[in-house]
Amino acid sequence: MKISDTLSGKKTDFKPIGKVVTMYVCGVTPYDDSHLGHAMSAIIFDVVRRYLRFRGYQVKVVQNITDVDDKIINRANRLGVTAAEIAGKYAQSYKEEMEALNVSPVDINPKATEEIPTMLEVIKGLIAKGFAYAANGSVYYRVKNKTDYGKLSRRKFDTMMVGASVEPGEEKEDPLDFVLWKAAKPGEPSWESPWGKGRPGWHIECSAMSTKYLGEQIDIHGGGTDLVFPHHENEIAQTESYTGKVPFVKYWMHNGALQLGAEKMSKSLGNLVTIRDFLTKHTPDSFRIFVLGSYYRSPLTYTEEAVAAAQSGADRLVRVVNKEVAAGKKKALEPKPYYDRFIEAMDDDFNTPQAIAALFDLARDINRAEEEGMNAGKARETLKELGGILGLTFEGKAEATIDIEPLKKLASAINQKAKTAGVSAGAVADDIETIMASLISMRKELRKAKQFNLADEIRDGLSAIGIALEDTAQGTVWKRK
RNA sequence: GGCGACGUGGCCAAGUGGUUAAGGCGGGGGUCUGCAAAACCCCUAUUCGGCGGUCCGAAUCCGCCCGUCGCCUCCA
Repeated sequence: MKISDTLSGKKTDFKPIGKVVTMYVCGVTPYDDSHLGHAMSAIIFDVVRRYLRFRGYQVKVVQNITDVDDKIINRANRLGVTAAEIAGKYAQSYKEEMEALNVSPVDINPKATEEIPTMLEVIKGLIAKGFAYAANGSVYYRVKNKTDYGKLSRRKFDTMMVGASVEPGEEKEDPLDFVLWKAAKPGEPSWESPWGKGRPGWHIECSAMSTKYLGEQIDIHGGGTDLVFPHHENEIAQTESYTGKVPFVKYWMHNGALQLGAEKMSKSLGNLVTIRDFLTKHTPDSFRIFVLGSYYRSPLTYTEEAVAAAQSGADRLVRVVNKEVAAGKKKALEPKPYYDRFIEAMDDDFNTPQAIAALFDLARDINRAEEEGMNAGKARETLKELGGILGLTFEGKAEATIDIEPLKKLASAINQKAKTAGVSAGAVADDIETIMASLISMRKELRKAKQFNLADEIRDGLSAIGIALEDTAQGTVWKRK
């Protein structure tokens, strides 16, 4: 299989360094509800690890939680709680949202605050090698000593000088230098260090954690394209100068940003849809179909129309997978060609749009085959299996709760009319199943007697309550709309 | 200003040198049905932002132009 790498800009054969594929994915800074941009990234790298495992690789995945940061502290101060409380709360809801989105859990999920000693080790090592220096209780990375700095984001020193922020009273040797350790300020969480109390800079945690849990060189590093500079550039600088091993990462995978309207969906811009809100209106599968329907490196624009289209498509797959059909007598539908197409697509740098196309073709051909009396059992299993690699659950919409009162009211109204119509009326029970069974059997009688007006009244009445009736060859079935 | 992408049917979106330009959604027609729903069938881009060029041959390569976006500050 082939994977694109941001650093080389090329798509090359995937050859892991060791037996176990090592993968590091940047996690979130939990200071607020997560949005669909986070969900998109999580889903893409979920699919990467699901597919690698499917292809027989052992995969070890680490994802950090940046639980100490300016934004967490600011928010905590505003609300009068501790930073740890804010971080804990949102880290927990992120975890729950990932579960709801069917993102498979990572193997190791370290928190920055629990890895301070690891980070201090790395920082000390960098100072010892001349790649970092302490100043006024802070420690900075010395960019000019890393001659290939800028290689990931393709930036050159002199052009970067222009944009680099130089704050007043700056103790940096060079404006490009970035902070590894921040001297403590009053009212902020801090830890002891050889340079006094302080807290870690943002980038250092990823270097520390990936080195500690995955080794000095790793196979895959993932994250959003917005992390390329400065975050990943700085990670490379820190890690490579600390370990002396190049390259730090063999395959840099970056997913395109999720746009909302004309801009990137982001917390700081305030234009976002939270995962929570999305899931009240749509299924997890619909977001998968939406995200995976486009190439992971390209930006994707969120629109209600596009999401509704994805939802319709997802619903169709759910119906096909869950349809109960008596096994056909004629020959079986052979799923191999679809399976092969799926693999071929996924092997080509995770071409999920093509992979999904294969699934939709398979779904259509399952329906067609069963219509012709063929056995599509094996094909249906394949659809389920391949969909599972993409993390599809094949679960329908969250069951809309149906009010029993209007249903009872409808049932008794229909019972009255049934008597006049000379059809045996059912009892108005207290549970939905019984009432539905009764209504369906009444409607059956009515249709047999060609009393279509009243039969349709049942169907229309149910429809108004949110229940759909379908007359299939196996009889009438009902479902929540 | 620097760096990097992108522009394909009504909408979303694959394809990146050569048989009929995937797939989804939507729309139109049909089959089934008492009527529906679901499902299936058929139709819906001679054309890939514009203009030049390379080539036997380009949506795919090159140049210019127009338009959109991301990064350059925290960000998945």
